[in-house]
Formats: sequence, structure tokens, C-alpha cells
Amino acid sequence: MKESKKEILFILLHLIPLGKVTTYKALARILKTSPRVVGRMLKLNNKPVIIPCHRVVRTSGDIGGYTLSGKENREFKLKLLKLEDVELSGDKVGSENIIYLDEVLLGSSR
DNA sequence: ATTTGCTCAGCTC
DNA sequence: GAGCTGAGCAAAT
Repeated sequence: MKESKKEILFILLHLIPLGKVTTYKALARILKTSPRVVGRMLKLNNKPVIIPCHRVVRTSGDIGGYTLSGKENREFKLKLLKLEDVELSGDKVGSENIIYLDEVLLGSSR
């Protein structure tokens, strides 16, 4: 039985260094799926505690939705990121704090 | 800057 | 099994 993309996604989130964030697109590329699917997994996840979904941001640098239990907690996500040493430019994340996992795992040079 | 279209895996019927 | 939903992305306007 192959692991669901969900399972893989959660693992990838744990690979994100503290103080850094990832983009949905990067995760999607690794999982070989579309960015929307990635975002949906996070909200469909069973255990939000073990899942650092707040480390995932949009390509534009926006923090994304972050809906908990059907309730959007964008401010909570921002707060968590600040605690993680992530430099927030207003409601966005500094590009320097964004690490593209697809470049790291798949290799930037190809 | 805002709007529209596309993608596609999980959930519901 | 078929249809709907949606935590995004990209292009067009």
C-alpha cells in the first residue's frame, strides 16, 4: 500500500528548517501534484498539532489561508512564524525565509 | 490591482 | 462510480 500523498506531505513539513518556510508549489512539485491539493491536505489533516502547516506560504510570499476547524486563523499563523524567527513583511514572509524544498530535495541544478 | 481559468486529490452523494 | 470542493498558481485585463 503506497503512502497517501497526505502522509508524504506531513513528512516534508517536518523537513522544513526552523525559521524557514516553504511554498505550496514546491511541495506540490515534490508530491507531483497541484498546489491546491497540497493546501487541501493540510486542512484535511487529522492532527494539526504534529503538522507545522504554518510553515507553508504562498508563492507570492503571502501566508496563505490557514483554516483551523473551518475557522481561519491567519493571525495565529503569523504569530507562529514570528516565533520561528521568520521575518514578516507585514502580512507576508520575507523571500529570504522561504526555502524551496523542491530545489533542495530534487536538486537545484538539473 | 482585480478577475478568470485551470488543476486534481480527497470528500460526499 | 460520478460530482463537488477548495489553505493556489498563472495568465489576462
